[in-house]
Amino acid sequence: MQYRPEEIEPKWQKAWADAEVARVDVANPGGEKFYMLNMFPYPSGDLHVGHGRNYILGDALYRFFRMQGRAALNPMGWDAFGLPAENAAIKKGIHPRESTLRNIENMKRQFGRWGILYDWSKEIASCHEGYYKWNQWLFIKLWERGLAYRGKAPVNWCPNDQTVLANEQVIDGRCERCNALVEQRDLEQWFLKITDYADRLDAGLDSLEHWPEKVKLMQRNWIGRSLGADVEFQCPTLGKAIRIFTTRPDTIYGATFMVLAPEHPDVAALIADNPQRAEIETWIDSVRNQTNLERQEAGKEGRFTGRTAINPFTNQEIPIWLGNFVLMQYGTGAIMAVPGHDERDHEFAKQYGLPIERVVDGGDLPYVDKENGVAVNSPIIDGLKFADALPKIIEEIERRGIGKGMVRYRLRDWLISRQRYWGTPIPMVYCDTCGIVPVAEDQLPVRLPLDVKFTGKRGNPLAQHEEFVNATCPKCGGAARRETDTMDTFVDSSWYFARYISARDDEKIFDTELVNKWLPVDQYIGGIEHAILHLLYARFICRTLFDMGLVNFEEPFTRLFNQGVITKEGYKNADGAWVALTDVEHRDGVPYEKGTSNQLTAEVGKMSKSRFNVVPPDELIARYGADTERVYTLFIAPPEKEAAWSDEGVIGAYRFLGRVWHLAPAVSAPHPQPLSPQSGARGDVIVTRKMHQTIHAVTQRMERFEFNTAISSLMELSNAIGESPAGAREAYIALLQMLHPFAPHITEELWQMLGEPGFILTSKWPVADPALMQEDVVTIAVQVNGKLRGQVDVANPPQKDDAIAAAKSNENVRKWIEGKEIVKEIYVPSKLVNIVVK
RNA sequence: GCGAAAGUGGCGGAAUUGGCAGACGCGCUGGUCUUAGGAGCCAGUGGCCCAAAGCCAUGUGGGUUCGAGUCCCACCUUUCGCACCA
Repeated sequence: MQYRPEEIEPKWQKAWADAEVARVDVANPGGEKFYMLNMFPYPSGDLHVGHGRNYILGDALYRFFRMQGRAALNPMGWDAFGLPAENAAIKKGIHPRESTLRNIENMKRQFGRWGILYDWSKEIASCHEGYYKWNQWLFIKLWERGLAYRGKAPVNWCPNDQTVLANEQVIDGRCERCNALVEQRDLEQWFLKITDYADRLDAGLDSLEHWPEKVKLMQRNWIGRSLGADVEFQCPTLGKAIRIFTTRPDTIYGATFMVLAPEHPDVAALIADNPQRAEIETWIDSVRNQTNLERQEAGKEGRFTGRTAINPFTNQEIPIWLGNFVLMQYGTGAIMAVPGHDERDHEFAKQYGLPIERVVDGGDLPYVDKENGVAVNSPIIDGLKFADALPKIIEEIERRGIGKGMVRYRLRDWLISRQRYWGTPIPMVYCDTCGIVPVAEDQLPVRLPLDVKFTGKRGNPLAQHEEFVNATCPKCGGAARRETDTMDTFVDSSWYFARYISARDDEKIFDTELVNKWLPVDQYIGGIEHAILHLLYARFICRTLFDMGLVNFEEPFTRLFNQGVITKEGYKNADGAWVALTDVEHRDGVPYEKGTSNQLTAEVGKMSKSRFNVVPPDELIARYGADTERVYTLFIAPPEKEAAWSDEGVIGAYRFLGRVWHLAPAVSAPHPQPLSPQSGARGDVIVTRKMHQTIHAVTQRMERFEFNTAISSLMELSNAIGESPAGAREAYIALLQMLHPFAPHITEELWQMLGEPGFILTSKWPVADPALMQEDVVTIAVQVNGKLRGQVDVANPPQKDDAIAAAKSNENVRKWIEGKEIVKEIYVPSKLVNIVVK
């Protein structure tokens, strides 16, 4: 009988759906609680095999845990708001809501074809008012606690998407989504005060034992905690002090000048009487309009203000400069420059001929060996190393009342307003008498109107919607204007994992008791691209929920697993443009643009539509079935690593499943047990032993996410059964059960064909018997002076003396030890004998 | 520049604590079945050598050890993250 996945797969997909096998009663789950989570996907409309890795991996784990009586909850929802749907509306005239809902339907269909089981009774979509209502409610709670504010700040503006972006969404000075160069603009925007939580977010990383070190490190760098001191330098001509931040207050004796950011608030007063004032102001303006990237490319530039400050430790007058390398957003926007011991200050000092003093010994100018360097000729910290000098100098700064020890963070507040339509409306109104007022709770949600025009012209379509904009003030009842900014979609995804537990609750954001029971999420699966965006925001919002008493945990995700991307070659023409695969033909193995002599270059990269290197799952499933894709996707490489898709490689997985399929009638047939010609052992005994060994190995490998080697173990077991199928029914059934997480359809079908009861999915994962794993005979490697010279078979469990005696009697080994003095005999139990001779 | 991870056949990758390097699969070669094969099945497949024996092989060079892909030191390469953060 032929293996026909196209007949088997839809049948079981329907059976699982009809039986609602994935559905979980959150109030009364039964079994051990286990909460699994895939990332909240944006409904882009079409999944490809590159996406498959994330979801197939999650489904395999879900089925494995479930067969072990562990897995319980595996929900899926949609991060449904966002720019792409709105941009499509402008381009194609389809309403974002319509295209989003259609995309969701298609992706659900595709998940189904992969055989992925989600508990759809808990499905959520952020564009649904039943969801975004609570987004708005949460925003108001944050506002009430002083964690949401409207403020003017230099912000990132994407000219292409016509909206502002959070710092986290700017990659190398470009928009994360559309790659346009981001501009700096001073705008009034809504922010969430994530900086209030910087210390807790940093400290909490230590408790995340089961997170990849890489992600923790990225978050640590992004938060950018540094310990140092704020110090005030008096400026007599200004009649006030200027405050600086430094991590090296121990080098303050070497501070020979001061540099302020061009945007520093004291700059105007400092240059008021400067004869070059006009030129300096022009320069400040030009710097102000540059992005950080452009500033860096321009090199170090500065202007002397004409004023001086007093170094409080040397009492020297030091010049105050302005510098393009000093950032207003970090610290106090002013630094003390120590060109003797800071590379950057050194460069600036040399460029402008400023004095350079050396106050620490250790390393070449300007480098300092922080561990071993000692302060010299510095009264308070003379001869001390950095670790001892730092607390001492801070103590002195505090004693003199000119500053204090300070911890500063690189993290800045989270800019969440977007001047776009397709998002959660920020639930605030502007009243001429009462100011900024939140919408009353019983008036939520502030509905996103559907009847707007997508012109693509400047400005948010919501601002043109009079009915939406005109509101009454919740406080005084007078006429007011509604906020037309919508929220960053990362707000939607910062708490969604808790909503699954109360997906249909209209009364509250979620049921605290149930959420405390199920969360934190036991296992989260997603890509590395969320390392400092979603995962940092979610940790922040979780802490605010904790502070509100809504949850009893501060970290939302206990275990995090980052799967690697799947790559494939794409083809570029001479202009560097990607060429569609249908326009590529190979001649003598060289790629050309079809019908032309234009040679193309192949480049391997992440699967994406723009590179034309995606593999659509529908085609693949039609040819080999979803089980083949699932097995291949997990077999290809360790799941955390990047993996290159190979169209030829898929055939291996297909052959394997075909072999498993064709074994079924053979194992069922009753036969006398043949003897294995090699060892004299009975074939069924060998297969049973292999079965127990495989159960042991596969179970362990599943726990460790080593799916590629788990599958190779299953291939070995299948080969062993193929050698001796008679009487191998028990081993075959164990093989099917262990294969089920990877190839759920074919294993359900074979399970049924063998007459086993119920779903294989709900059967119990096999358990290995260690006694039955033991081999009768072990092969021991024999080395002479560490070089392999032979192998001997010894009865299991082997005795040391027997093994060594057998080793010495081996003909080839004898050749190497004959006539030599045996210095040492090393025995590694059941593995190896090493005879050391002279 | 700083930080992290990784370099193993033609390719993807195996190798619990230092103990037979190359499991499993792709590809390739030969065979078999077939009207046919881009299907299936069987065998072989790190290099040198016809083969055995042997020698050489885990980025490079050292070291520790009876024994190193694995540990230590230096270097090279690649990938990723951060990048004037005071």
